[in-house]
Amino acid sequence: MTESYPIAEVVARTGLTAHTLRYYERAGLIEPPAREWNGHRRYTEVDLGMITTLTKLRATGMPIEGMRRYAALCRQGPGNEAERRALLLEHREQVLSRLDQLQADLAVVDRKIEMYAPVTGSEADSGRMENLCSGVQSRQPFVA
Amino acid sequence: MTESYPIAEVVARTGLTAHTLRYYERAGLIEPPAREWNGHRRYTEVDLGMITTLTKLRATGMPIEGMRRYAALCRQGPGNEAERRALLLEHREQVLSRLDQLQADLAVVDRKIEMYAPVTGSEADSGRMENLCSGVQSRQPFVA
DNA sequence: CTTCATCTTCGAGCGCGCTCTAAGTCAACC
DNA sequence: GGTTGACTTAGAGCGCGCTCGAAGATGAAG
Repeated sequence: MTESYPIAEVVARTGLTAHTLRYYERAGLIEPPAREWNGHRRYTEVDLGMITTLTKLRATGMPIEGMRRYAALCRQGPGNEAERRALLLEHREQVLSRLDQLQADLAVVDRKIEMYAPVTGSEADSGRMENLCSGVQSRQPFVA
Repeated sequence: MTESYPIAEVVARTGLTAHTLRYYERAGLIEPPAREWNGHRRYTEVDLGMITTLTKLRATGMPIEGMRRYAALCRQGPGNEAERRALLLEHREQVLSRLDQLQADLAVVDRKIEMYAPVTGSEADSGRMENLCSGVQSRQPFVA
């Protein structure tokens, strides 16, 4: 009665490849799904949900080992919600600090970009006074 | 007259290892620096600046090949500022979209965390009505 | 019956970005 | 003189996360 899907469907829905799905299974990230009589995998909606969650963790940079731990907790069943939550919270903190660092580093790149900015006459026609360098101080675009 | 620094100093200032610095040099990311009579590298302040810039590009996820291209433009000298700027701008766009994606994915993780949240009695004592599940709909913490 | 498509397993291979090893040179210190 | 420590080189190795190849089973279509 409950719906189940062949691997091709999971590929279509998750964006993972069949190879990667099988790799995740080998790696202990996802439950070995049920099989058809011919050996073909049948993924349930629950499997799908787990896989989707895992891809989010992966997309936010969680290493395989962390995903494995989280998956193990889920497989254990009810009773360890605090642990699952702690794991996710710690990951979240790491992602947030990566985001902060990333934005800081990007800001430096932005300044570099400004240095290279064409000398746009902010009023009237451009091309006048080509090397005035008055807007931004410390313009030294020729070294890096 | 101009200051110059041994590799250890560059290590201390940039956080890169000596191995990595030499690797970057081999990879064409940084100019082979001047040498002392005994063969030891002497990095100039200009070198330092370039290296620092490159680390920012790296930190924001630019692959080695992109850094190599940027470095090559810088080494070419004046006249290609537009190209350098274009390269950095494209990188910037990529970083921004990665940031967006990252935040979106993190938001999903956040929802997961909320699902696992301990049932904090938002008023009075906690522990009452343990499985009411009224605050957040679609609470199904036992599957993933 | 042949071909094509979809799946299976097992295990090897790869791309990236370092990271490390081994062997050598030189200067300084005890 | 011997040892320590900072540097040099060329090249091998590694960790991660896939990614792919080869060979085989099964089912449907022509």
